[in-house]
Amino acid sequence: MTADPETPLRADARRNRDQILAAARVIFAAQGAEVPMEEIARAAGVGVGTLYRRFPDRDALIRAVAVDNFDRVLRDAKAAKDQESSDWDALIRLLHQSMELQLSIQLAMVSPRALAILKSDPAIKALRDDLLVVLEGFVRGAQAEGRLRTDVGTGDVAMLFATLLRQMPGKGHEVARMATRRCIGIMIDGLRADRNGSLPGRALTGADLDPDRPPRP
Amino acid sequence: MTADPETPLRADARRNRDQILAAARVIFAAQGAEVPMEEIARAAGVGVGTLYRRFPDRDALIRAVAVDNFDRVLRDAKAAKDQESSDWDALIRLLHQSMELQLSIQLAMVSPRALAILKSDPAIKALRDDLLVVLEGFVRGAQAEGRLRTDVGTGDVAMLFATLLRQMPGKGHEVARMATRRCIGIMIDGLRADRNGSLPGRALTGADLDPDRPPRP
Amino acid sequence: MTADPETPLRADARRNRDQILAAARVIFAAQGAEVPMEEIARAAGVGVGTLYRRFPDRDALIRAVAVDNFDRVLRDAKAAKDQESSDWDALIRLLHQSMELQLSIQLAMVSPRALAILKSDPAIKALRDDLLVVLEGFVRGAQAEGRLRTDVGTGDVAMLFATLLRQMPGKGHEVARMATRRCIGIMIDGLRADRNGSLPGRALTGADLDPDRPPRP
Amino acid sequence: MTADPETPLRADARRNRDQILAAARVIFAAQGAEVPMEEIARAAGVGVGTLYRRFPDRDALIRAVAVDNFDRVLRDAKAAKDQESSDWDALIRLLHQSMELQLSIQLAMVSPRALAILKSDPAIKALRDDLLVVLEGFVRGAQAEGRLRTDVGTGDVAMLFATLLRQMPGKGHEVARMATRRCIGIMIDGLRADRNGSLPGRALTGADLDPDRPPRP
DNA sequence: GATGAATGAGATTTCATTCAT
DNA sequence: CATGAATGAAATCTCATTCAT
Repeated sequence: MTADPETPLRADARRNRDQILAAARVIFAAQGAEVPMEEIARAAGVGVGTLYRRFPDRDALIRAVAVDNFDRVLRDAKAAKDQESSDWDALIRLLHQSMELQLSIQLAMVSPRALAILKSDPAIKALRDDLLVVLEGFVRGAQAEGRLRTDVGTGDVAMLFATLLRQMPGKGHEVARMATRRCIGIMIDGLRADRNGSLPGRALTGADLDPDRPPRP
Repeated sequence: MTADPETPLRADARRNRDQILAAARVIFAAQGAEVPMEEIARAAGVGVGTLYRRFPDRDALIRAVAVDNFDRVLRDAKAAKDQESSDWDALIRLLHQSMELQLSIQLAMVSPRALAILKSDPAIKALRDDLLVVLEGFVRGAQAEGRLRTDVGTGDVAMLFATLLRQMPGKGHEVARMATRRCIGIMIDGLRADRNGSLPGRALTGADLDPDRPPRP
Repeated sequence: MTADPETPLRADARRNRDQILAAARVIFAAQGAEVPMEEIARAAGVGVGTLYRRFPDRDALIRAVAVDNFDRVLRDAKAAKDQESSDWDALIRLLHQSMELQLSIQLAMVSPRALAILKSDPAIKALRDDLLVVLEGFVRGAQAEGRLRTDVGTGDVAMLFATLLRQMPGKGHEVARMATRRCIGIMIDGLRADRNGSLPGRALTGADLDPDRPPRP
Repeated sequence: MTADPETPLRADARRNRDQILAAARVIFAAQGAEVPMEEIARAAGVGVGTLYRRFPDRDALIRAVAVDNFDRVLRDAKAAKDQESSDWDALIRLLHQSMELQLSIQLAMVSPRALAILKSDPAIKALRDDLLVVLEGFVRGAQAEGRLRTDVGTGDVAMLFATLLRQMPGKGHEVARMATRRCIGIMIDGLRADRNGSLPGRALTGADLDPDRPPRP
């Protein structure tokens, strides 16, 4: 057995894996997570067999795409933290940029099929938690800066974030892109500190979003 | 044959049709539009044969669900207009209420499959246009009232509307419901008139959302 | 849900089920348990879909064939008991007849795949146990009659039985049939009471054959 | 190219070949002849590529395993002839010992696939014929010695032989081993000379077992 | 030579739709 | 009319074999 899951792939295998992931990303974004595996293989320029060698079944592929994606968002979040001068700015940038980055794949996440898969994956949960920690920092910081209303929690922001990542499917790219930017703009305006106190319910925390934890009203 | 396609259905046939529609609505919302027809039939308590007698194929069912749904929203919109004292209030109410009403089925509309179907259906297009007309009235009116920022158009509002209708799938109902209400709240705050002028691009019109018209930057 | 697994099948469905079972029986006997499902369906004169509606997967089909088969042997055993005047005669008849009956399907049981499946099926285990009980009666009785050597147990006889049911595959039918009958004859001669005491080990019991019980030396 | 197909293999190549053969032997015995080539390669501790370099396809591997196996039996038979004092004793020893030797691989031969392959292989046919010649000597000799009933032929004995080589799959090793020894014992008892005349049909000859010759009743 | 990656034909299984009961 | 069985096209997945590293 060559067992060790960390064994680095051979150069060509690596290349194929990456191509498959990239193709899946694009196709999932465009057509949802139910496309025939064959189509993904074709788009990646490999045979189905290769696809199945790398990802034993569709679920594995969905998971891999999701991990890859969360990873990117997390990297963006960290970059925003490092490069922006305030937490509010970092938060705004992240809201804008992640859309940029993905504009897409999360769409796939809308698929109930995909959802079910992802909820049970520890790697994804870990990434998600990491992301929530960073986000928490932004929210606390921006509130301290007096720029973010204090009646929202990390959960609220994550929700906006998530909502936006599901993008208007169909429609020409230009309009879609503009629409998204404007939606974000409106949301950001809604988040500004002077709105304090007008929201129903209580601030949602990161924990509220954990699919495992039972809901606490 | 009694020719007229409008011949009202016999009572039991009517009942079946309604049950199927109701079941499809729930299942599409929960699991997307790709569920096996058999499952829908089972949930409706009828045989597949019956389902197919009422709706010649899956597309017809999707269309019917969509029409039914648009119809409800439109009725809500009209009720809001009649019962609220200002356009702004009607708009707010609609944003809240439609979520209430559907919280759901639009989710299904995320499916690229469904999208394609709906784009080509004249009945749906008609309903959509009716809805946009009403919405247009709200937007213009609320802007005239000085309550809605003037740099948004009907298209922007429709987009927010649409975005919200895709709701956080999974998660306990309570949190989901609260999250949705808070997102709407944040958006509404972002829509208030004092935010004028901070949005990128131009105000989107209802026409911008027409899937057929070529995009105009 | 029409749930009740005992709901009798509709006439046509029943007919199809039987045809499938009969076809599988013949084909498994002739070619082993790995033949394409399509081939079985074709032989049964139905589409693959029908086959899969009746038997959700290959394992289920193998199980059903095995149950059907054990059932026949058990019926034969009971008939032998009723119609023969001594236990020895009943035993001899069963050894001969079961070959007659099956000459075949047990062959399939040689497949390790099939084996694994069958070991875990309670219905099959129950039939097997029933059969062992009847056999036990024969063995005890024939020993009491002074016709069966006393140093063999039910397990030994079952083994002979099982061994013979795996018949010479290939070879023209005539030779195969004759060979089997002669093998049985030789075995029967080896079982006669005057051979007492020349066997190694201890008499095997029915329990020794239970795939679940740990072996006792 | 060093042309001569008999060119002895390099030491490491030889070792690989042997490992593959040994692994195939074990796996075929345990799981039949349909296991994935990859699994055999893994068990042999080599890559599939290596396996395919040594044996151009699955058939070649099956053939090689069969040849190897027949070879062992033939060697055993000759040893028995040399070392035992009578033909009856040699025959008995061979019946016992071959089980010892193989206990197994013949099991694989039950596969119709394997059967078809072997029937057409001249090397195997040659070995088989050699074996039948030796066996014929035993049978004639033991009959002359008055120890083997005269109503059996070489074919009958070969059949018993073959039947026994298909061993009770599943079940703990101990019971399997004991069961086999006891079955052989019973058969041997059935073969003893004093049973003369009770068998149906006619004595089967070695020729009756030739898969090519048309059957003669 | 050895390795394990890639390929693609074929097997398994699902499900939309039709049709006999 | 309602039902659920049958069909077969299409999807998923496996594995024998070839070939680049």
